[in-house]
Amino acid sequence: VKDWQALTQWALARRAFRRTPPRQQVLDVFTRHHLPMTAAEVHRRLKNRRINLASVYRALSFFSRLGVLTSVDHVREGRRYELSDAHRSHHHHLICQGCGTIQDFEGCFLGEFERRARKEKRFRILRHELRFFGLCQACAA
Amino acid sequence: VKDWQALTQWALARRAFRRTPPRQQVLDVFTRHHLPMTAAEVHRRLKNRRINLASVYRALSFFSRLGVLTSVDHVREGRRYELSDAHRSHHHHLICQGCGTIQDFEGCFLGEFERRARKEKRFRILRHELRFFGLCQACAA
DNA sequence: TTACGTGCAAACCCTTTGCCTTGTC
DNA sequence: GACAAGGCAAAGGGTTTGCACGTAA
Repeated sequence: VKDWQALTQWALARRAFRRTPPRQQVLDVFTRHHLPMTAAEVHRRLKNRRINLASVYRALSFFSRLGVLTSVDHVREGRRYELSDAHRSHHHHLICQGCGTIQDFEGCFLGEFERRARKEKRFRILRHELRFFGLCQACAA
Repeated sequence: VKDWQALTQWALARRAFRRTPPRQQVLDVFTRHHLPMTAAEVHRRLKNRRINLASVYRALSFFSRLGVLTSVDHVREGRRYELSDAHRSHHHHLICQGCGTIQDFEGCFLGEFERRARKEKRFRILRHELRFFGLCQACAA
């Protein structure tokens, strides 16, 4: 994202936006490191560590609203729990971006999933997120 | 999970565990409501609202260690950001349960995914998580 | 010059913990 | 009657916000 011009869309909606060292450097961190990072991690990697952590938070939400950054974890307000697979059937979740409700969805295949979601639940999928948890090479040894 | 007997495994490892109203009621909430809930949401749904929120937190981690409950969202320490798809290629993540590192993984099919993860990244998948984000029937209207 | 953005510090919210009491086994 | 578990309140850690100053445009 070297072209700040591309951000104009949102700039028009608001009055203007400014290209400042904190914002520039936060963006630099993301172009240098391709992995999801927390505010603290981004801050740790800034060229100029004098930049305030609060400014990093503000830059993150700034770029998120612009669509340049996305939050990997869209669940708000704390960790959520549910009964584990051992005590109920394996399933996934349909998370509504409108109202935030989470409903269960049984089954496990991707293409079929999207079809069934549309037909059975009338759920319109805008994007999906697939995560694997396990052990990397180093940790498995 | 009506049978507290099933929890004995862990009970043996530790000294013992007790069947108390707070734990019972927290579990009741999960058997009544099949959706991921935060501590606050669980608390809100307790029969007896006099039960302390801290006790709910303790019950949640208690049942998690027992394997009765699982945390839907395994990301620790705050929200993580990364460049959005518009600014880089579509990809998923491999999250190591050992060291917590997150590495990118290009591509998008489930079965093939697991094979490639094992071969290309030497990543041993223990479990996966698939999430869809979109609009439910009500919100799409 | 204007008003957006930053730094700083306090405020907030969710979660955890210490300590004493309660109540299960 | 022991000791695990709960209630209460304070502490902790991440995130947000108010305010005055600095600075990009």
